[in-house]
Amino acid sequence: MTSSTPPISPSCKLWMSNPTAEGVFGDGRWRLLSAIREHGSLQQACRELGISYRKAWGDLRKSEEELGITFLEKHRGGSGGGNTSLTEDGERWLQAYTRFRSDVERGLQDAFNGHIRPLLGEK
Amino acid sequence: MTSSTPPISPSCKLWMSNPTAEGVFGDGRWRLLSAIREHGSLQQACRELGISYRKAWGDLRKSEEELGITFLEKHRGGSGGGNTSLTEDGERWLQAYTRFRSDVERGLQDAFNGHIRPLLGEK
DNA sequence: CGTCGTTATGCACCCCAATGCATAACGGTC
DNA sequence: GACCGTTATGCATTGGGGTGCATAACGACG
Repeated sequence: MTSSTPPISPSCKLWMSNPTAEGVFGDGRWRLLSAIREHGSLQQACRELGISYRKAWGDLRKSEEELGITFLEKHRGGSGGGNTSLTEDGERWLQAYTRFRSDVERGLQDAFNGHIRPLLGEK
Repeated sequence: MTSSTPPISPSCKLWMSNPTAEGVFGDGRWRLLSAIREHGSLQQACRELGISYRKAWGDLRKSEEELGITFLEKHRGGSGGGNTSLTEDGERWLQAYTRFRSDVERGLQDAFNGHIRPLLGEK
């Protein structure tokens, strides 16, 4: 054990597109869905993630419109001012994307260990 | 064969970092190395890729400095005005990253087919 | 009904990464 | 030794995504 793991690590950003729109859904909006699910409101989710409500709102709107899937149930007014939760479709989508991303991440690490790390080992 | 493959596809952007610098090397610089290898000059590579020489030059400089690896051999003056080619290390690095990226891309497609595509099939 | 915090939306502004000059050094070729 | 196209580098400009208001509608609850 003379050498620790090299202090260099890979990252990736994922998204998907259809022919008419680039970036129909990706990591950013996935994080949003996840935070909404956890906190029950878009406002709170944004605060948590440190992004502007203005943008988040527009992004999610676009995704729903471009994918033709409704994954949010929004309510305004009422006790607490309102709330947002995931629909059945939204829940399914979130879980599928989570597994999707997890798999890719694993592959990323493997590929890094297999191809890049050897190069750094003995310089 | 009533339905063709859904016209939605995944993409990813890769890069790697060390604790002191985010984005030590990634897809952009990889494309640069590849184009330099093909065209023999940084200038030409930039024209081909449609990015500014100014930025490309600075980026590659940073990578070499932050990774502590010299993958370019630059020559100015001479017939043709000058040229840039890959060192041995540069060549190795390029090939390793190419395989690395190829593996990740394959994993990406698999994960997409495995987790996302089923969701789109029957909506 | 007034209050409160949310969803909803337009618009002005801002920040910074990328671009675009400008300029210099270099060295084969003719 | 003039010319040409490249590498090399500082600095001014910009373009567009993100932020920051401002404002309205909403509705349960006290």
